[in-house]
Amino acid sequence: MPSDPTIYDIARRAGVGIATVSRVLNGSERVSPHTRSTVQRAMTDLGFRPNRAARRLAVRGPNRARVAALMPFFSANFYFAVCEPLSKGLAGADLDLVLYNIQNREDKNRVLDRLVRERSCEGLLLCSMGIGQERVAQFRNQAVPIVSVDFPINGVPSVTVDNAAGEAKATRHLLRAGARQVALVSGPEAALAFRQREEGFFSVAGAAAPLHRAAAVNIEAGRAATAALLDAHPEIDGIVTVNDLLAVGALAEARARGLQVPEEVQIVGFDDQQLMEVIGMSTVRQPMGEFGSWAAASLATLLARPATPAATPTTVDSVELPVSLVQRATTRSAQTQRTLRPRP
Amino acid sequence: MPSDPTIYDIARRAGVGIATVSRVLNGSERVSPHTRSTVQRAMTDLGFRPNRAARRLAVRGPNRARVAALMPFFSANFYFAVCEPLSKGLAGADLDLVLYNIQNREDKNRVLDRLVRERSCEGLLLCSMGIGQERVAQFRNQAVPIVSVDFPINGVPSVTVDNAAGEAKATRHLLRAGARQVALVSGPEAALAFRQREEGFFSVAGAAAPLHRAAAVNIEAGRAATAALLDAHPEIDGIVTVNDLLAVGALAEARARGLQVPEEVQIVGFDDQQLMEVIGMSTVRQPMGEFGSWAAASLATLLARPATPAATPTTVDSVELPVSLVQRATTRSAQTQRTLRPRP
DNA sequence: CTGTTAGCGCATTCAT
DNA sequence: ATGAATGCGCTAACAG
Repeated sequence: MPSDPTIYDIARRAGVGIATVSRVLNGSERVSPHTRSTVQRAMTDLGFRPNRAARRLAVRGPNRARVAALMPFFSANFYFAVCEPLSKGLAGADLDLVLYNIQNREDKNRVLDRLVRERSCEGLLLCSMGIGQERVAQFRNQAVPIVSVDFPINGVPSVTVDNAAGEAKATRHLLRAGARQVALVSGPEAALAFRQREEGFFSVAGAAAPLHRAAAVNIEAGRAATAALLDAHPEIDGIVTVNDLLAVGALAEARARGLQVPEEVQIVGFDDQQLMEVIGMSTVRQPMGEFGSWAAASLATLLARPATPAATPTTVDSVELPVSLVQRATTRSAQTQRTLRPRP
Repeated sequence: MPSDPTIYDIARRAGVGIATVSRVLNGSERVSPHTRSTVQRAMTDLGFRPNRAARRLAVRGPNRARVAALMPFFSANFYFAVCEPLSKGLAGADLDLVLYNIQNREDKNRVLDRLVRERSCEGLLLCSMGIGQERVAQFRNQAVPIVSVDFPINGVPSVTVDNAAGEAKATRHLLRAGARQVALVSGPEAALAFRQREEGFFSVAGAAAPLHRAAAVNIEAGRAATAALLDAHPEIDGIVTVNDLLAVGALAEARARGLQVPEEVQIVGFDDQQLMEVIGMSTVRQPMGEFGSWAAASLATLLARPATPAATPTTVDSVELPVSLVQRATTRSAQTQRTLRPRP
């Protein structure tokens, strides 16, 4: 496989000097129209693409740092919610945001391999995914700071929430509001946050409580999971889920079966994503936006040039943000007996 | 302002050769522990950061093309919907996606200036925003292909929908379903798509129909706009909006006033974003995902190296995707008289 | 208008 | 184990 053509190649083919090629490349006026078109022709013929590394080296362009953000977009709202403040914050710190959509382990390894091999980023942001210590070491050796969002990683600063506590709180609420049999609609096993929420659920519901894992994080999957649960355990009167969309699916299924919500069955989501208020969904609110802004701020700190030589290396600490239960129309109030209708 | 320290600087300070510095930089085993720490010390002292352009030039790293995507995230769902397939498609074509959050004209010009000045991208994606012909020429001169999403631009391929036709269709439907007085809730004037939808609305509602522009694209703003409209024109019985979130706001306001929807007032949104089906919102569906995949595919084509030299320059054509009216619970059916209740 | 030359900062043989 | 020399592809004077 022949290497990419350089300005030398196109200069030769066009019968001119490399400076002339450089000139047309940079839109200089000091080139005769004829020469210019000849050169352009040679460029398109050879499929020439300037080597930006060479150019930036020559022009001593700013060494703008890039942060590679790896995210599995399995739950649209969550990732968008972190992306927005993230991109804003990074831009403010003069950092470029390169987005990588990671759908599975192969994707992740391929991208990470490339990142270290080609040294294509100066900062790394992992979202909802872990990496081994060898990986961490690789990046550390290259002085590429890492921050993690929604996933604790040894030796890497991260921003997380107490998923187990959040789900436990939700489950406890259902019970206090009179639920006799609670069940959990979870998501794909791969997600750590989901597993932690499962833990939280079982810690208060008891290990024997029914669980069903939806195949995906969307309404349809949530509905299917709920149907399976209800078929197997008709006595279920409380459904806690690991995600709002799954909760919406649960709500749809419950209604399709003629079950009154929250009178006959209560439902709780997780995230408090957009429109949950409109739908009246009770849910565990997670400060998704802060995930993004924390990540941006942390990366900015870590990537800041030491103002003065011999400055001590900067560090950032992991933080755990609080979650809160938002009670709306799909749950009853804790003090109320199930015979009352809490809805106004 | 002193320029960044290079390996020469740190070599001198550590009293070693640049090759040694390079070695510790790359984690080579062939360095004595003592020398290594000396060098590392010098590096942190000087705040050394390797110049990646130089490195990539030296190792002849792959010249992976990057596409800069500029988007104003004023409507979360829309942009996320295009981002997802976009990132997937680009990754498949071995292209990097660099995201720029553009909030206003200054942002846009600053980013575009940088992009051309530093030649920091090989492909450009404009979303919901226009640029002047001088700009187009700048990028063309640098052989940076441009594609546009949701905004027609002279001389650049774009993917759009017929906003006017879509909104006209929605408006017409309300009228046929018996609406006597329709009004429009629009969004910030800056967005072309919104202006086009306004046009479509007025083309069937008549120039005298009431209009109110919400300050932002969210539920609250939609609600406020609707309130203003209803206060000024109590006879309004049909509200068409330029966006689903605004429609949700309209719905909230209508209900707050005790107006029956769709019996007393019909409402239509635009986009058909996530959860609109659950909410039962009638809306004009726009194929947002296809916007993203079209952009990725087009950029991939435009940036593809000609397989064989002297290939003809590739081109892509603009496309206009179809929109369709999705009738749900916030509108009545066209054939029905307003005295009937279309809801099952 | 156009060709020649000299770096840009780093990795990499080669020597030592 | 370490240093000197060479080249990566391109831009920018400097000549002509």
